[in-house]
Amino acid sequence: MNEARLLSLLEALRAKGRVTTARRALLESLSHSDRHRTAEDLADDVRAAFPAVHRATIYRSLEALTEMGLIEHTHLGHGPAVYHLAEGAHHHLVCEACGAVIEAPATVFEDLSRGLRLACGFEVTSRHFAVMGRCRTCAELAAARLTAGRSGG
Amino acid sequence: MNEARLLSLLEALRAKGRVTTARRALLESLSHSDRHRTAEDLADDVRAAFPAVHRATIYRSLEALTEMGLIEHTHLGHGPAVYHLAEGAHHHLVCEACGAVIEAPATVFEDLSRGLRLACGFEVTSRHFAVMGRCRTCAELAAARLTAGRSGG
DNA sequence: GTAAGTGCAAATGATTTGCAGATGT
DNA sequence: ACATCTGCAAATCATTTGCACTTAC
Repeated sequence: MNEARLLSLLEALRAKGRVTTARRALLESLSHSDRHRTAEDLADDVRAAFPAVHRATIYRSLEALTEMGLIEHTHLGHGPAVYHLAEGAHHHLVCEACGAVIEAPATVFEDLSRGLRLACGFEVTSRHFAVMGRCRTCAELAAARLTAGRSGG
Repeated sequence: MNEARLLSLLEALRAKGRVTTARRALLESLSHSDRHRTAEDLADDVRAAFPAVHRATIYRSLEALTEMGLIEHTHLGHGPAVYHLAEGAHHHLVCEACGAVIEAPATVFEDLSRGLRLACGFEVTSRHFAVMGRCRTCAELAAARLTAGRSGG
């Protein structure tokens, strides 16, 4: 979805390590969708174009790209880790009712960071973390159900 | 560390399900230390007293106690999930330098919850989540190192 | 040419599951 | 008595590792 970004990522990759099929394909896959993808998703994606790429290589490449600062990952609740390009801080609101993953407004988390620094000297470094809860739709649904239950006895 | 709490937990357990050796031992272990324990830690602990209790039973019991609302768990970064008694909201600040797990002041997270509700209608339900960063000590150390590096050329 | 990267298969760590038998209420 | 729990072993899911071979630079 962003050819220019992909090119600059490849440039950064070349500056910090070797450009290989697996790494190029991973960056391409990650820059073509702004979803949060699991290693398995990415493996499928890469293998569609290059069937020879092994799952282990996916994991090793993801680790390498992470060390180079090109990508990042988060642990959303139980399942596998999700990866995405390192494009500045953003945080995940995970709806436990419908599974939606919402990008949270940055400002709210800036306040959190400032609050923690003031309160206990803790410096937040993770630029990605997940908060579980209910999205607006599911929250309203739950509220409606409660009301119905109350009137129904 | 809190016999009264343990008794009330067992009472709550009896009200919602069966009181078994594994469940009792788990609650006892969890109420005797306020650490965050992995399932494996707890298994060791329980098996010290009751060697016959199987690992699978630990997981099933933890799941059951969670459904009853008596305990909760969080995923701290990579490793296994950590469990603790459900004693009101508290959040984890994990220092990625020294591994310390700090209990965060509740107020900061109340602000976060309110902010998310106002900004996008998201209702935070998880009463436990982890934020990665650097504790005061490690943050100061890192700052000092930066300063030293600058003067050192 | 050479170190870095890869394929493969097998190991690991955490957690889950099917089923037959034991146990709490 | 009867559903609920448990023990066991094996399955599963996500990820890692050792080693010989290949490739990017």
